Amino acid sequence: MEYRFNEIEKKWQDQWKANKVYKVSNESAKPKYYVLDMFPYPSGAGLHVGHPLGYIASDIYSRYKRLKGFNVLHPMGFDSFGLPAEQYALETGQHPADTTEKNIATFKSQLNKIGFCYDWDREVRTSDPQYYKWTQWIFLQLFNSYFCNTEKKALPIVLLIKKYETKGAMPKTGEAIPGKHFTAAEWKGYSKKQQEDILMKRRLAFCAYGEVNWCAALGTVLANDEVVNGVSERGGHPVEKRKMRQWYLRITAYADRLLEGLEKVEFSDSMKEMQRNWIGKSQGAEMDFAIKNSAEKLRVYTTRPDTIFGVDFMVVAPEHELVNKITTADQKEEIEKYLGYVKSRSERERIAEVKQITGCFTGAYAINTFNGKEIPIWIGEYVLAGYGTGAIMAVPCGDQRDFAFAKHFNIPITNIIGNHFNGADANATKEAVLENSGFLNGFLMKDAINIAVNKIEELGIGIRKINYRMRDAGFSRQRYWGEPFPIIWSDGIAIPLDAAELALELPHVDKYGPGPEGEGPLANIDEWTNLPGDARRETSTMPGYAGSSWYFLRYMDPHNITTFCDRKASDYWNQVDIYIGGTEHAVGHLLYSRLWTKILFDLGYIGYEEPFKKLVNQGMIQGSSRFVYRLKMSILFREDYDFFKENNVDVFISDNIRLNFLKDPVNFKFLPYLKTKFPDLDYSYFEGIPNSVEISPDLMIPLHVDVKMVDGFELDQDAFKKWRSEFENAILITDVDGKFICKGDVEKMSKSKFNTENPNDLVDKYGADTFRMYEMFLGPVEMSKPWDTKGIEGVHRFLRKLWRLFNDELKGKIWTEDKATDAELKIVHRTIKKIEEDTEKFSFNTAVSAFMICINDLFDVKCHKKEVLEKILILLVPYAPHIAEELWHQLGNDGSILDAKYPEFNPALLVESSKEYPISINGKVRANIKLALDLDQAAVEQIVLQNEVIQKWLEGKAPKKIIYVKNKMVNVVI
RNA sequence: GCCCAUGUGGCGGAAUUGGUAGACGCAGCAGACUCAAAAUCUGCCAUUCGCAAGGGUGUGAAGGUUCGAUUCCUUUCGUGGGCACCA
Repeated sequence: MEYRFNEIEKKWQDQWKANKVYKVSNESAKPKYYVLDMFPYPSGAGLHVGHPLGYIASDIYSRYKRLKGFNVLHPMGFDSFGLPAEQYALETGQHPADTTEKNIATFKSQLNKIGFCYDWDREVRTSDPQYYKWTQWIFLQLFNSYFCNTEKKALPIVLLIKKYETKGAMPKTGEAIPGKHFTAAEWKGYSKKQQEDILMKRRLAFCAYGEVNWCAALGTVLANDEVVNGVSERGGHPVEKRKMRQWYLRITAYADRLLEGLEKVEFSDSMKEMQRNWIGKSQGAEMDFAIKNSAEKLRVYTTRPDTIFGVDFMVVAPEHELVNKITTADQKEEIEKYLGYVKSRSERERIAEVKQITGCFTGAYAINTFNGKEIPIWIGEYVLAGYGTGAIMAVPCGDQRDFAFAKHFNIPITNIIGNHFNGADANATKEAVLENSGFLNGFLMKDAINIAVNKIEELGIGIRKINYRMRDAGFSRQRYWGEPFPIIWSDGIAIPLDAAELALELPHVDKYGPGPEGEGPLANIDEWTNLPGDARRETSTMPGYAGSSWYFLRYMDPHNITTFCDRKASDYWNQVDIYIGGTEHAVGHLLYSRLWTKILFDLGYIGYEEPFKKLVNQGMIQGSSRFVYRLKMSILFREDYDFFKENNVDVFISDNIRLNFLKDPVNFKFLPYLKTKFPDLDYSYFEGIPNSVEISPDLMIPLHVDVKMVDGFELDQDAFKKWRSEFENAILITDVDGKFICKGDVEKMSKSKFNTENPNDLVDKYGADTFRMYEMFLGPVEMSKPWDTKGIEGVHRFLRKLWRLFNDELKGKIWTEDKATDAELKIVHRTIKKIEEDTEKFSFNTAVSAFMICINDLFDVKCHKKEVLEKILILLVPYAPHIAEELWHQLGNDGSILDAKYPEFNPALLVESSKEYPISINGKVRANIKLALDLDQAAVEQIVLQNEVIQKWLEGKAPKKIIYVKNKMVNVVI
């Protein structure tokens, strides 16, 4: 009888389904354990081989915990709102709800094929109105709450209103500032709109103005992902910054608690570090500088007030409100020009490209209070409006970016750190003794920080201030496929829907294009958007992370129609015991879900404020991507830009030609090259373009193409033209042999990169058990690796070999009921120990190899005994459940192996009395000697020195020292 | 650029707290079985010098600490991920 994995896996999957073996109850005498995967976005490409890496790991762990006697919750669902479905809708006209439904069906069938132990009765989908009803409900809780700075927690906004009505909002000390403080009487005198505007500034979910990527040509706001090299990915249109009203979550209020919470969770240090860096807490001072000939003051934030005497210039963010006010007449034109340039730059480009130094002098000067020095005020793109005060004091001797800026614009540099500054590079030390620093002279910098802040406060020109790099989280998208906001606008006031009116369902649309003025598609649906009177619905939708910020709670009580999750259920399942997912979510999703959990905790809806007790990061299975290079039309073919645009013509070049360019980009003339190399091409498109047009590397934009259209590196040109409507008329400039070669690269596997691989093919060929074990065998779960199927045969051979311990092709059943020998038991118990340890620490690759070693050993001793094999099968259940169940039944067992009792390891069987010690001379192993484990140093030295090989190396000399580490090694130093 | 991770044979990778580098597997080579193939089994398999015995070198690179470093420290290079509207 041979190992027919297809039949076996089908048989048991059907049986398990029929018997509902994965059904999980909220009531059990067993201890609970909650194993959670980051749920997938159901992309149109289907599940790819990268997804199961984490899912297999969590499935193994869940099954292991179950065998160990836990009531295990291990659910799965779908993060089914998102941009890709909408983009697909734009391209094909299919409704996102339909494509999403279809994609989920594909995902589920793929997941089931691999044999995961999910309780599908608990499935959640973020795009299901029954689910997003509660996402909207939680949004309302956020909207109706504020962060109380005294209690450091969220409280219902009605309490704040009550406070305003009774006490107003007056400063604890000092004078009330008009516009900021008010009495109860004043509050009552405010109009409804005025009151609401004040409250909006405190709500946890609030509206404010923020910048978006605006693409005028497409009439829409673009995601960062849709902007490539400063132009839109679709069509290559220019993109610029534009201010729009947006929703935000006040995550900054929780910055400290998010930091403190990290102490209580088991995340890897690097993960915690990433979150800490994202939050970016810094201590420093905020101070005001007078501006020469102006009543305005420039407020800067600095973490290094000790360097105040080294300030040689100020840099203000180009968006800073002061820029208009202080720019002098003769600098106006230049500043305007610079502002135009900055508008086209993404934030990333602005901070990343340090080699390219840009800036512009405003003509204004700030006055350094401490020495009266006049400090030129510049604007520069490396200063961002969103961080600190949007203005910095630049100390070129101490900060590299300031230094580069000063050098570039020939601003004289003041040295305040003596010979710590070499004139060639800035030195950010805190250990230098200050010079040229007035009252700070002679102080060590790190001590001077405090002295400087005290002085600043004493003079009343500034305050000690803690700052966070983190900004409030943008929470609205000008898109269709997301949760609608349960908000109606009337007279400029946001009115929340009543909870009873939820879910506010997404209306059906026929067109997915943007609404007027960059609003989302919902703005196009008059009857939905415009309500009686002046009332108008919010037309933005929530971002992708809304639904994923609380889904782990819904799994606990997925069908509840009266609340998002019954308190009894959330108390029972409590925190997620182990959460498995990729590091790419290190800051986004993980911070947001931690925030939501804290808020729900503050408001008393759940009993814990950290959602995930322990986090395991799975690595990424990388894909092998293919690119084509598009020539940037707008620049290269200026004269004929309109023609190309109207006719929807894009030009792509084969990678070989591109490489030719790169060899000599200066002298390479594009058109002459083409005409000599490809005399037969139709050049009518290029008529009128001067031959001298040059192409530089940055005029060639890489574009992912579907790896399925590429054979090795050669593009299927017809398939490419049919791939997207906009490529229908594309000109493909091929190599001389007519082949179009793509560039290859290894990167994240994702639909948007068109480099996904489907696990189904492998499951069909080798079976789910082989696939599961192979993915684990690839390497440590937390490590990233490019996808490769090279080693899968080995894992498959292992399972077949296991099978042959039970069955012989000719003889049939060969297992016996004989009593196991000590040697056989030793193999089993060594394996139990190893598998248990490895499973506990998520070292699944070494566990798989331990299984292999075990089976090889059992083969060597020709062991076919039920007593031995049975234990191995139970160990194997988490890894290869189908074959384990099948063989379990072949051994004559009745019940399912899924609920067997995990074998216990007996240490007595593994005790050794001696060990083969490596004996080194000066750290190099020269001999091996078997020594009893209970020997002392003197006895070991004696034996070792008598050894022939050691004597040879000693050449008659006495050793300087002999190091003996029990159970490890012996080192003879000569 | 900044933050985080990572770098070991032809390949994936292994190596408690610093203690025999290369487990396990893939590929490759040689052989057995077979009319043949598949399957299976046996042996070899970092590199270099050597007939061999045995030696030298070797964990991205360069230094350092140590009796001993893949492991700890410093510097540096490459790669992957994230950088706020992809999920």
